[in-house]
Amino acid sequence: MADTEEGFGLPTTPADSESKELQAETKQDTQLGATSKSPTSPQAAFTQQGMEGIKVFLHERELWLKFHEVGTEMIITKAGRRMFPSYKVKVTGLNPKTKYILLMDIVPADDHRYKFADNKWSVTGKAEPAMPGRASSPGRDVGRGRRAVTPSIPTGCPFLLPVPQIILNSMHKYQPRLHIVKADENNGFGSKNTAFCTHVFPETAFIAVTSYQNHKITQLKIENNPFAKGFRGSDDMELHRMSRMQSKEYPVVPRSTVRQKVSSNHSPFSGETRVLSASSNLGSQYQCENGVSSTSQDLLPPANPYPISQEHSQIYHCTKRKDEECSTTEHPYKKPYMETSPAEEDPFYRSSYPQQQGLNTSYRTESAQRQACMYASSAPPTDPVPSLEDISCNTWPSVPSYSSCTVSAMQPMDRLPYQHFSAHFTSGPLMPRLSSVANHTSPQIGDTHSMFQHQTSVSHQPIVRQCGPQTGIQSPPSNLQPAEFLYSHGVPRTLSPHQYHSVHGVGMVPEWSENS
DNA sequence: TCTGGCACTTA
DNA sequence: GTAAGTGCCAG
Repeated sequence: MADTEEGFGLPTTPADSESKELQAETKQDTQLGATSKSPTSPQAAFTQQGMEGIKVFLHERELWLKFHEVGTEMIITKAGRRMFPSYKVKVTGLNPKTKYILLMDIVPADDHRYKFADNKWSVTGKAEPAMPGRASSPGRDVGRGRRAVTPSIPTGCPFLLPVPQIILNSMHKYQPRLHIVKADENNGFGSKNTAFCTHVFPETAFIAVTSYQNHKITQLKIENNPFAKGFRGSDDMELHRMSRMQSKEYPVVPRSTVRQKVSSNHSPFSGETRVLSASSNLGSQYQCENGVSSTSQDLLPPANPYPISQEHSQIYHCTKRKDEECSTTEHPYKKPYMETSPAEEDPFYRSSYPQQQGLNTSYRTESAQRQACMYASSAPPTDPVPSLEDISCNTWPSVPSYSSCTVSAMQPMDRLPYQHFSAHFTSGPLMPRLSSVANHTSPQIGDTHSMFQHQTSVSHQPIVRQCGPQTGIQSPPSNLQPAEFLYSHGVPRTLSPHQYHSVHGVGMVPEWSENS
């Protein structure tokens, strides 16, 4: 779904893109919610990689915040369900001469299973093991307790393959992430010193559910999702529902007869308390390679609807210039990540992420490892290419939902470029679980912006797609390569990495909206 | 909890 | 008119 907002207008030429962009950013930051301002790394190598100026903005952040404040829930079904709000980001600061791969994934936010009782979410036990590293076709692999969300297909993307899905567990919390991997000719993907950064928007975290638990979320969905328009205007159903929930305190009112709007303020749920809101660590946090992180309370909702503060601080492992130090106007202060990790400061965080303190070094849990594999994309069962189960994903580093921008020492790919690239991440101590992502190698960037919308819920994203000019790109550069679709493990061998304009989704099929 | 049919909507 | 995306709700 192409984004047509003027705010996403892009410079037409790389030469003046920077200056124009900077001006534009000033106007857009508030609207979009600047979340990442990649600093220039003190590491010369990284600076050479050209990742220092990358910024990522979450589109419709205000809406996300509304949901987040209440406690975002995403419906998951067998057939798959779109996410709402949609995950839409704008990336700026890309080097016009460099090709990038944008990936998106959804990872477990913690190791807990939740329940919704007494109008609040609370931990009810340990999370169930995630699916092994395998993607599924719609309706497949969605066994007991596991459902999927079907990623939406990019507008204009001639995606003829079954929509892949990411399998998620109901009543579990997840965190979408965005990864930007540099993949140009001089530094092909999978090669040594591959630069990448990961961006996490804490406000996009959600709990997967089979039916909405919090009526406030239902109302927000109805009010904001056009497809739910039919439920707007009258809260008869709400009354009906309330009457049921309140033991006939209200009469059961037929939907067709009730037209009186019920103010949310009068909702019996309006007075709900938010557990641990006071101790919530909702600050968006940057994590930089240079050991600097920043936290901004103002970036996030005032209260944490979830029982524990595992709202991952917005952590960015980015290499930035010292003078920027990962800071943005929305991240007024920063602190050394290693010195004051959320896990160390916040007991709830610690309880939520008991094993996250060893960031970048090891998996939190075995379950986390499985989940990492889970998010690694794999081809549909019928696809001849090997699945991730064949990959030593267990050796992947433990990378919670924080973002990272770094030059990771990745081993050159022995096999096909981009194929099984997740396996190569095993050697990169800082490489997140990139497999379950939608990636997108930017075309020859005449544009320094890249916008991608991810609309989906949960599902394995088994397909690596290459969305060319007709894949939802509004004003495709004339020099774009033709669109091609790639299996995550079956990349056409005739293509070199830098020829791609691909969407590798292991988790979601983002809708690309790339302005140029 | 979860499912499938339903009414309603957008595209 | 059709296909597909919504939440509702009885079971």
